[in-house]
Amino acid sequence: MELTERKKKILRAIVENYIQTAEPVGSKVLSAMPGMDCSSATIRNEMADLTQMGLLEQPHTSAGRIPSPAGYRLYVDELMQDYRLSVDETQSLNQAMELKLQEVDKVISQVSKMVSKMTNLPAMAMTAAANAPTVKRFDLIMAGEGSFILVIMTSGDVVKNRLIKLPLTCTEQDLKLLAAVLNASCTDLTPDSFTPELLERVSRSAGPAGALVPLVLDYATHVLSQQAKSEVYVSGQMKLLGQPEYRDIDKAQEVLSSLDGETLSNLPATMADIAGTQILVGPENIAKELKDTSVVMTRFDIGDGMQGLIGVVGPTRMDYAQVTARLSYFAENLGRMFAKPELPPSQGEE
Amino acid sequence: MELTERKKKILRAIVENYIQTAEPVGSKVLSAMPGMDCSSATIRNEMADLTQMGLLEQPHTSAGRIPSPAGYRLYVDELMQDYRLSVDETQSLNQAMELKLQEVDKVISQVSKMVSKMTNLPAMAMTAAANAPTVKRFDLIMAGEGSFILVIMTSGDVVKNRLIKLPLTCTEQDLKLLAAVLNASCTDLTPDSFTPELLERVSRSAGPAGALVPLVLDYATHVLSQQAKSEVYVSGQMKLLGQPEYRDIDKAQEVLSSLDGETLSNLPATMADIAGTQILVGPENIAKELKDTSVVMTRFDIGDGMQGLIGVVGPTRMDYAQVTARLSYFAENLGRMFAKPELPPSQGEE
DNA sequence: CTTTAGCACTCTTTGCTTCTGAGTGCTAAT
DNA sequence: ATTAGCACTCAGAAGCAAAGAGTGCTAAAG
Repeated sequence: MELTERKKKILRAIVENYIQTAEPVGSKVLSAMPGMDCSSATIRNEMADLTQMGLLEQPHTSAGRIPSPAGYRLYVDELMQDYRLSVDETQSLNQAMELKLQEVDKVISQVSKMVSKMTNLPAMAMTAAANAPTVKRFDLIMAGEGSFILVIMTSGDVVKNRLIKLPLTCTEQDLKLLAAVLNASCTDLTPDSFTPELLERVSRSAGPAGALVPLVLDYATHVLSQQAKSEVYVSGQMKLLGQPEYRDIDKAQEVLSSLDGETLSNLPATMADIAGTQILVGPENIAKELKDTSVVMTRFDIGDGMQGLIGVVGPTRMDYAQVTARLSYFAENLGRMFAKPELPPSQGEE
Repeated sequence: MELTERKKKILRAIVENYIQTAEPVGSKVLSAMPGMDCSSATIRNEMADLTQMGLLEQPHTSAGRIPSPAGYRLYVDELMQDYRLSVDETQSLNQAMELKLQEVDKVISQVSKMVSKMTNLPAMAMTAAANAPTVKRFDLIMAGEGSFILVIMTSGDVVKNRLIKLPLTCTEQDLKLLAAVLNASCTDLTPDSFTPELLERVSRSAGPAGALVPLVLDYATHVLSQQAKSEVYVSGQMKLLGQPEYRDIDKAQEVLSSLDGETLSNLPATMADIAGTQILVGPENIAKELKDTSVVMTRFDIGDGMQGLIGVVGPTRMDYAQVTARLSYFAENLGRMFAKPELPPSQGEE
């Protein structure tokens, strides 16, 4: 059967109406719509065709039609019209984006909160390093009271530090020597290269402070692995309850349970594949628990080979156009923000 | 009317049964309980008395009794028996507590997740500084590529850093001088003492690197204010939905909405007053939205004048004994953990 | 004087039936 | 090809009776 223009028009109308009302759409309301120049009977015939083509379904015989997943797919791919952000919206988005100078982690968690707020749906945000991070530079600062500060700068220009108590007495000179040795031998290495042999070699050549080497490399390993690990933040889970399809708590819980870290942590794997915004409708989804929901996500680049992902989860019947527009805007600006940071030049983090 | 031993016994039985079943308790089941050596009729009489005394209530005439808020209060204060953690429980708590060396912030957020998991209820965790933090020490490290790392150690021995691009050329000597000046004039001061005059005086005496002073103090202010601000983490909101009293989504949402930062941020104010574990039953609660719920919270000390608070939110009918025991155990160990950190001596954070 | 058995009464819950209305599919006329 | 008309279906609301749980009170028993 052919998908005529009129059929498309009807499908679009059904999808959009259903998105708004969450109620099955009947032939009568459709025929009453402006621009629909035919009777309800004609529309019924068309709807029967669309149902046969697998684009619509009927909850039960005496109800109107709702879009099937395939129907949504078609709508999203071909029928959906771009949603234009209003001035008000861009303004409040901009306002929300005024993130203070903060650690990447915090920015990400805040972003997930903001996205959730803007879309009124549960949102997730995460980052992942594209290539394994390494240490770019070690610094050891004497801090009095028998302790020193270990400062590590990673390949992503992220700086982390830690106050460590000295297990032995040690002069500033000793620390300087150790730092020099570390910078010579342990930079640009992934954690798995920190072999016991390396460790011993370094400690020997580092003089009195050599005993600190394990502590230092331990922390380095910790920092690097944290850096590599993408942390996932999920916010606004409760927003899901506002959606009529999740008035049933069990359903909501099922969906939300799959958002608890586990499932999402293997998302970054797919991340590289995503170009721009991706919309997963119902059964196409990541996890089987999400088969009745949709996920919309957008990638953005942080620079330094890092990528980020923001997305929302909602009923299949969500306003894709609007959500997509907002996510893209967000992602774009985040990318820009990370690319050329605020003027009093700063980069990396604490 | 007098509160006889038997009345107490009955009240306790009712509370505990109701905690388990979430159903009103009738005279018949009570009389059938082991240790109840009287008929259902007698119990009915006693229950009528307890109701009159305001310790019990009846959802409707033909239902059993449930404890009133006052009844809970009495139970919590006098009747509740300590819940002893089983070996299994302490073990899994210990296991959960094996927090990796991490920032205070992250520990706190993780703690809230753990508490929620252990109690199966929404949990919150937060910290607050008892006295205004100050900078204890500045360090400036040349980092090549025309940038330097600013390292700040605060009064709480927390170390924060930030990579800053140099807006001008500047030698390592210049930075050293600047650090010396800053350490001489700007330590032990709260951010509000960073007046324009101070700023100017310092920049003048700091030689070539004087132009960096605003950047440095800006960041210091940021760090200190972040330190002073207590961040609240709430986890496991969805857990509330597992409780039968919140099957009604609107109710759940109402309660959870009051957990979104705002309400909780003025909790720290009361924090000082809390000794050990505090149980707020229904109407005694912090926010009016919580009038049908209970909050249990425990304070712990982090050292350096910092305090933390962990707590859970749940139905008035929650297992106070168990929750209290778990919270206390948690708090105790957290306190210990912060007091004398892991052996390879470390303290403070990144 | 306290306890208990017995009983009438109340009120929620549950299951059932009926009714209503929205929406369909089909047929016949335009 | 479109449309009007009509019989048919089915979910949801409304109404109702029966069941069951639990109470309060009274009167007898310890």
